Amino acid sequence: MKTEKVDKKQAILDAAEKLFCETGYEGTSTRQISKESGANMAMINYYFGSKEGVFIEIMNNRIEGFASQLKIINEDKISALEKLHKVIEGYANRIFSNIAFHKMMHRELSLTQRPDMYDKIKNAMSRNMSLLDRIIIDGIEDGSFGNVDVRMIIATIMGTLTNVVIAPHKISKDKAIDLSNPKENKIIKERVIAHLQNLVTVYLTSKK
Amino acid sequence: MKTEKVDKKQAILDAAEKLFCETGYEGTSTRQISKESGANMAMINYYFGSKEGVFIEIMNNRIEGFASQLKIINEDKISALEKLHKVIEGYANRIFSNIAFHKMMHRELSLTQRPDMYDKIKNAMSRNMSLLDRIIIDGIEDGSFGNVDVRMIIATIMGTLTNVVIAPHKISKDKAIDLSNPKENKIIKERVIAHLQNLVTVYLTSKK
DNA sequence: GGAAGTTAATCAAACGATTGATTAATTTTG
DNA sequence: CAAAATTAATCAATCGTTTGATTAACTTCC
Repeated sequence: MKTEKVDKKQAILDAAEKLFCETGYEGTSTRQISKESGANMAMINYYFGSKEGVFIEIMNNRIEGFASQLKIINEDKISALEKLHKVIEGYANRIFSNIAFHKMMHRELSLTQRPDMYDKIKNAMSRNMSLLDRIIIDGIEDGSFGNVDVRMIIATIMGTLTNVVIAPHKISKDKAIDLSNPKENKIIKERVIAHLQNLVTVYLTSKK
Repeated sequence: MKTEKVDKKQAILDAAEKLFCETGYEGTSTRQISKESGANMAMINYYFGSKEGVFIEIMNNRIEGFASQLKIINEDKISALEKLHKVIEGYANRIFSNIAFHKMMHRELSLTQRPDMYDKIKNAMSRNMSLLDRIIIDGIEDGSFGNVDVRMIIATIMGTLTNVVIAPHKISKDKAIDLSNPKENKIIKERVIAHLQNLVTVYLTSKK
């Protein structure tokens, strides 16, 4: 007989993440989290100390997974342009398979009321930006790329990806894109990857 | 003696917009709005019916101002590329002089809990997207531009602008960009305009 | 090996504080 | 004086958190 041991602690984290993504931090009550997770209300404070404790734990877990992924790319013995293509692909894959969380992260980024969380997200993003920074500068120095505004290129890469998953896009008249549909998700993801790779190739190698 | 007639109704709108931008809709209480505006709490309901009424009025006022600006551009007798440059400039100017509101709009866009507001914002953005759409397609058809992924170009233009004003950017080590400083705001705005105009020029005319 | 002790997990109920909203009375205005 | 604007006081509802009690699963000890 299967014991069906669903860890209540994890259930709370899962429910809270879902609700925070959908209705925001202040828009989600501990009672909702309790109901959605099947755990008693007191368990939230028992395990995490507070509602904010739950939020912090979610963000920490996610951001940890973020950091430990892209660092290998820069050590490959490939050209700057190929590195850039790989980073775009890796970044797109991460965002497109965690859209709800990515939205939540951006929402938190636009608020001034949790400065510590803002800093944490900022630092996590900074790591990605530094990596991009290094690759592009290396490319400029070794003559692969023309002399461009590095920070703005980074804003374009990250901004394009974020815009595609957050802003509403129509696929045709009256038919909006649904990224929660795996098929559409894959199609759009590959489309934005192709677009960005093409864009940086043309732009960065145009004025050598 | 100056009568100092500060309309209470407008004072509420101003205070509420400031607070909604800073701490979000659910994160702002009617008592905060009351205190910040100097109006009695009951005045909020007296004038706007409810807290949400205040929010809707703010969004409606702003979005109205949004729509009535860009439509003339497309009638100018200039090339598709020049139109595109103008739109980038106009869009950047609007965003950079309404950063707080732009953040609030994007925050609202990432929530699912106020569908009517979501639709309103979506429609307002759609107008801008349609304009861009038209210009780029015209350019492709008259041979000015190569055959590109139009929707993705739009995502790049809008995404880049949004990323610059929302995501944290460093100007140097330990020194973050402060867009509320008019001087820095102007410098960064002109930098992103130059970048985007350059980018679309190079990219769109590269594979004719 | 079984009674006694210890622990983490879970619960219903209640806590004080705060929420958005409303009332009824008062002041200001035209 | 009537209408509009403004006020303090109050409302029920909900908020995040805490409480004291109970359960079930292990240890410890004789």
